[in-house]
Formats: sequence, C-alpha cells, structure tokens
Amino acid sequence: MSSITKTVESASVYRPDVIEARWRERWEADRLYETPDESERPKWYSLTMYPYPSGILHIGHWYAFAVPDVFARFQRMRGYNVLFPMGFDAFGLPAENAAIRHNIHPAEWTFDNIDRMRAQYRQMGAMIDWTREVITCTPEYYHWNQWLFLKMLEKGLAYRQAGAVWWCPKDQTVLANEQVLEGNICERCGSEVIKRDLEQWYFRITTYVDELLEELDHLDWPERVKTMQRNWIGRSEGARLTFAVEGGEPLEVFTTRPDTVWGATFMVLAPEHPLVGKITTDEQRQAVEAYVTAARNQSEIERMSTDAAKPKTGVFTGGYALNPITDERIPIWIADYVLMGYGTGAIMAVPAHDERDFAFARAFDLPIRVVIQPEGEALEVATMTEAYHGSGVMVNSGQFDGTPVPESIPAVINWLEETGRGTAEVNYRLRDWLVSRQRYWGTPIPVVYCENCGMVPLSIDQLPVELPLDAAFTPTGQSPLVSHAEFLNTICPACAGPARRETDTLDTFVDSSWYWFRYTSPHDQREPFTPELAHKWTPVDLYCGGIEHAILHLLYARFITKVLRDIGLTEHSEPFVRLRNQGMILAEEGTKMSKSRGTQVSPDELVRDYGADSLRLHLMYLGPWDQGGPWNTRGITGMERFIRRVYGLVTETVELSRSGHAEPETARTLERLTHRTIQRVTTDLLDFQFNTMVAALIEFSNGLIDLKTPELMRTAEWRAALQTLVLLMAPSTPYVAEELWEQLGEHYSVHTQSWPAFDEALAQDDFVEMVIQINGKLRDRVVLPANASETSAKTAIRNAEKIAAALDGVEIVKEIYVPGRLMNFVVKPK
RNA sequence: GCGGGCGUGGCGAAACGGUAAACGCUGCGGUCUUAAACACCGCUGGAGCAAUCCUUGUGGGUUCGAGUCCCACCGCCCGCACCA
Repeated sequence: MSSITKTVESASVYRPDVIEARWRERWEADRLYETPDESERPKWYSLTMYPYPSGILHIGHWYAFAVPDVFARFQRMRGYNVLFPMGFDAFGLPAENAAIRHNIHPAEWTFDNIDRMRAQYRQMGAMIDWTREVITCTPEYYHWNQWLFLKMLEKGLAYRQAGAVWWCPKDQTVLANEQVLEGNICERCGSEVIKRDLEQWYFRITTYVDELLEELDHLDWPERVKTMQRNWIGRSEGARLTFAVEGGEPLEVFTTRPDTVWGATFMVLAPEHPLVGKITTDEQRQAVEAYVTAARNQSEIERMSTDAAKPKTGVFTGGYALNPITDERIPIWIADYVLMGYGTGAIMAVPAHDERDFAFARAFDLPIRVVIQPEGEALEVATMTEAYHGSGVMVNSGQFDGTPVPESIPAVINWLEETGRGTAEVNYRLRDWLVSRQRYWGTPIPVVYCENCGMVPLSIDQLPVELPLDAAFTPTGQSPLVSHAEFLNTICPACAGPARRETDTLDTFVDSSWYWFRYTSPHDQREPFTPELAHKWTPVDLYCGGIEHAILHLLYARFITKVLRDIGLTEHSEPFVRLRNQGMILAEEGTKMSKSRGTQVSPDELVRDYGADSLRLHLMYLGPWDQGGPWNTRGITGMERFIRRVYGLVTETVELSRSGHAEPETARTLERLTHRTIQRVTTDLLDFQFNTMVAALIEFSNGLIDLKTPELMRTAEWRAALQTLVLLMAPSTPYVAEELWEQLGEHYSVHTQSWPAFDEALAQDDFVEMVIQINGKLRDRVVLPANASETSAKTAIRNAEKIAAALDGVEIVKEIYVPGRLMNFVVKPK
C-alpha cells in the first residue's frame, strides 16, 4: 500500500532534489555546456566577474551569477554560440591571513575553497563551460602575468620609482594603507609605523589617460560607472605658471583659474615638496621641520579627512616669491591641504576666490584681494565670510579689467602664452598604478638584482618564475620569500654573477586585468592566449558584476587591453562592450548582510528546502536586478508554488490520451496568451527586466489554469501552449524545464531548442476595453472590437448609458480619442 | 560641498503622458483532511450600507489628462571629496 502511494507520488509530485541531481549528472555526462570555438552561429561572449575563492558562495554570488546565467541561456536559445566561462581570482591577502591564523598553506586553503565553490556553481545549474576554467594562482596562469610584465618593461610601461610607503620597523615590512590603524599603529604587531621611501614598481597607465577618458563616451555602460571613471581620471584644464623665488630655484604651479593670478597674495607648498628645505630660512627651520614630520606621519585617512570644517594648518617658510604678473613680493608657506600628488605640489593662493585659500588666509592673517567682482555688487575684503567663485568681471587686473568670467580664462591663457609668462596645461588626478606588493601569495615579479648589473629582467624563455610552495609560513607577518634562500639567491641572466630575486609580487588586480582573454584559449602554452581565438570571441559582449569594481578593476582592464593591443595580441581597444551591474542583496531588515550578526542567507539551505530553480526565480523576482534590495525568505514559496502548478499542468496533461482540437474561440485565447507571453518574456529579458519576465510566466500559467478542462487538456493546442511555457521557462528554471520537456515527450535537451518566436498581431486582443472620461475623470468603460473604426467606436461610446446621461444638455468643448484606449470629453457644465 | 539615484498598499514591486497598485508575499474567510502540512477557491490601499469619493513624500506649473514632464522644497540612499 505505502509503496504504491510512493510510486504515484514520485511521478506527479514536484521533487526538486531528485530532478536537479538527475539532470545535472546527465548534462555533465553529455557535456551539454561545452562551447565549441568553431560554429556557424554568431558568437556571444557573456562574462561575469569571477569570484575570490573565499570559501563559500553566499546569496550575493547567486544573485550576481544565476541571473546572468539566465541571460546566457536565453542567448543560446536565440541562436548564439555562447561563451559563458568561469574562474577564480585566487591570489590575495585572505589566503595569507588564513595561513597565518590556521597554519594551513595558502594554496591548500585556496584549492579547498575552489572545490567547494565549484560544486555550488554546479548546484545553481549554471551553464558554465568548466573545461575553460582559469585559476589565477596556478603557474599556468601567472606565467603570463610575468610575460606581460616583461613586455611592459620593454615598452617603458613598467618602471621602478621611490615613493613614500608605510613601514613597520618591528615586522620589517611595508603595510597597505588599510593595515595602518588609527594613531599609526601596525595592525599586526601594534607598534608605531613610519613612512619610508622605498622603490616600488609602477605601470604607466597615465600614458593612456586621454584614450581612457574619451572612449568612455562610446561604451554601453551604466552612466554612473562612466561618471565615476571620469571623476577618477579627473581631467582639468588650466595653465602652468612660474614664480621666481628670492635667492632660490623658481616654483612651478598649476592653476585652473589663471585669470585670478592678480589676486595671488601668497604661495603654499605641500610639506613633501622637494624645494621646502632650500626655501626655508634658518629662523623658520625648526617650525617647518616639525610640521613636515607631523604631516608625513599622518595617516591617509586623517589627511584626507572628510571634515570640510577641519581647521587649516601650516607654517611660514620665511621665503618669498614674486608674483610673475604683478611683481609683488608674496610669502611662501607650507600646508598639508596642498597635496604633493596633484599638479606640481605647489599652488598660488588666491584667497578671495578659493575657499581653501580663503580659510588659510583668515587663519594666518594673510592678505586677500578681490579680482573678480560679481555684477551689481561690490565685495569688500573686510566683510567677506567666504571665497567668491561665481560669475562676474575681472577687476584689479590691469588691461583685463572688465573681462567677464567664463571668457576670462582662455583670454588670460592666450596672453600668458603670447608673452611667454605661462603655458596652457591639462592636469589629471589619475596616477600611475603601483603594482608591487610585499606579499607572498601573488605573482613573483620576474626581475633580479645583480651587484654588477643592477636590476636585470629575466628573459621570456626563463618564465615562469614559480612561487615556491615550500616556503616556511610562520605567523611573523613577513613574506616568506625574503627568507627563502633557494628562491632568493640566483644568478644574473646578464653576467652570470650572484643575484637576488625580486621578492615583491604583483597586485592581484593585474591578474584580473586580462583573465577573460585566457578563457578563449586556457591551455595555450606558448602565449597568454591564442590571438586567433581571442579575436573570434573578444571583446566581451556583456560583462556583469558589482558596482564596487566601477573604478579600479574596470579601469585597469581597459588599460591592459590597450597595452595588449599595442603589443599586437589583439585589435580592439575596449574590452567590455556592455556592462551591467547588479544591486546588492541586503539582510531582511535592510542592512548589509553580516556574518557576525548572523544575518547571512545560505543558498545551500534554500536549495535543499526549495530547489535551485525556485531560488533562481526568487532572486529574479525580488525586484529590478540593478537595484538589489532586502532579502525576503518567505517570498520564495510563491516561486515554488508557481513551479508546482506548472509541474501539475504537465503531469496531468501527459496522463491523458491525446484527441482532437480546441474550440476556435478557446484556441484563439490560447494563441493570444502564448504569443503575448513570448513577446513579454523576450523583451523583458533583452531589457534585463527579470522581475517582470517572471511575472509574465506566472500570468501565463494562471491563464492556462483558468482555461483548463479535461477536454481541452487532450488537444494539440493545449500541448503547444504548454510546450511554449516550458521553453520560456528553460533559461530561468533549467532543471524543471528539462524534466517537463521530457515528460511532454520532446527531444532532449530543452536547452538546445530554439527560442519561440512571436507574432505581434496574434498577441493582440480581439476586444478592447476603452476608458471613457469626462473632463479627465473616469466615467465608464466600454468593450469594443479591437478593429472597430473610429466612427463606430464613438457611436458606441456616446450611446453608453452613463455617458449619454452625462453628456445630455452640456456643451462639448473638445473630444480626445485614443484608439483602443480611451476617450475623453471636455465639457462645459450648463 | 560636488556628482548620481530614489520616494507608489502591511511588504517586494508593476504601470509607451491615457483604467494607479499587474505579479508575488503576508493576512483574513472557506474547501479538502481525524488533525496538520500541501493543495485549491474567495477577499485583501482608504472612507462609505450603497451610488460614489479619496489615494503615488510636500507645494506649485504645463496638459483634455501627470506616479510619469517642468520648478521649488522635504526625506532617504550611493559615489567622490582640501584635486588648486
């Protein structure tokens, strides 16, 4: 008895655990998701940002990955040869921290995590071609980071330079800014850290700055991301001026407001400015040196403080410069509000028209002179409470007096150039990319230091420089490479004398700056990737990922693509044609999900309880994908119910024998419902509107349930509608769609079928309900044939009971007729 | 401060300038069940017995007609931030 019940149940009850395991195995055995390089079909490269192998896929990973998977599947059914690869961004600090904390090797920790996460992606039902997997911490991958580094070195795009970095005297190591705690305390050992000048490796991204800025205009990316990149690049136009210094070398400044130079009443240098020592007089030396030391040891966070009201600090150097236009003698100060990293590290201060200079002048009682007067107003220095930077005309500026503000800037620049007093200049905020890291778990930089020859790059055929895995990993906070004698000591490729290897490794952003090329030929042993294959697949047609990578990753990826182009490996300049960002999934109460507060959601549990298909639907249904929002566990039951209802429709149908055709009217209803749904689902998917796409699927199934009768369920028309529903569900719910496709007796696999086409005419209603308004207020509704003529529609509307009564005896001023939608009578009441 | 976005039922949300609240969740009532779960049916923005009226953060404007367009304000979120 019980066994019979069970058999009946297993055939007609939706069991995601059984279905999903079964089809997953079948797909893998059949290599259903392997992408051939050769195909008649047009290519589509759908890329999702690869994850860091932190150990477990959380719900955010599902959101970021399952939804683009739906799109990739949709594109496959639409006839594209779709490349949808996956890999792991496997170098980085967390692996080293795990090693220090748990005494487990970073490699072991990383590969264990990858195994777990790969299994989770399989569970998701993602259409990943795993034969193309890329793991960046393998020599097969980082070999090509080293290759790229050597090529860039050769082209002058990689260089070494001294720069100030945080240094912990106890740990004898460089620290990242994030590792310096408030009060300049080392995160690892608690001792006080200092700034030190160390040689670091840089990539010359500034070479490409104009291209990086200009090409943004042509990318199909969210405007927000493009704006962030533009701000980061920070182009500003202005002029360079030279100020003579009494008894010293001249000072160069950059200014965006050369038209205010007549108001420059003092100068300010960054504390790190190289000329500070020479300019400073003996009387001021002690004060200046104290200020420089203090500024130098301020943490970046303090220095870049968000507090706009932060009081200005600074010290007079004792030196004087000459204003090159007015020949006035003006004092030279130093202050930390002037940054060495921007412009020349020195400014001409125009306190009347710059709020920072104004605050500084007020704090130290320095002279202020108005050189821009707003029209119809007269600024008085004595009564000014803030700098003025609005419109107006130039005053106190010699022959330029009376020049209005926007034109004043080019006018003055022209004059400066003609008279040889200055030059037009464009400045950027973007700095070169510091790529060296004093860390173990990264790509070794392939150069050596020889006592005779200095720095010597390895040759291409000496690559890869393998990261030694037997490094002693003790929790000292030091990179094991420094104390790994076998790695460290080598011979010079130039003179064969003794040499030391570079122990710095490359920033992991280097790994992610070209990884999508590697997917196109992941096993190439001669080149980073095979140019013909890369040419076939790239650029990426659709790149999906988080907004947190809006600047660094995406900018570096664009930069390296241009470098690869100039090396001759690829032809295009921009890597990602289209970019879409998912929003962030928050905890139910609307805050960030957090492990410590236990507000994280485990996809594994949800899959166990509801199945991957329901979870995929639920993620799409939460709201617009780019918006994200609070998680809600209860809602997933609605998706489970929907799947069950469709499952029931199919299992009930296939139990019945087939016979006959539907009544013409019902057949038409089915046809309309079908075509309308295909249309909605197709356009919503193309627009990335996954939430309304799911709503359309649900409405289709609700419509079928309303029509359902035992007779209808035997007909060909009914089956055709069900088939279409299953096809439309295939991208979203790959498992149950495959199961139902089989139950309908169709040929495996649903995922290799063509996407259904729609006919807009067939999607139209035969009858429409028109809204009748009087003076814009809804008064009645009238159902009319969709193809009714304007005359017959108007007649029917006027004859409608409520309308006829309302129009009786009033003057109609105007009639607005919108075919198939609405009619509005504008009337004058009598 | 600068830049961008957003304010719609109890909740997530829909809505080419044209019926506001599709679809789902929750809740309530019912059917099935010994019971529960599942499932199914009905109701679910507010007021009113009803006809009907009101409702998209606030105030104004454009329009025959505004959630949608324009202006001002309030509130929230996200970037960037002493960049000369």
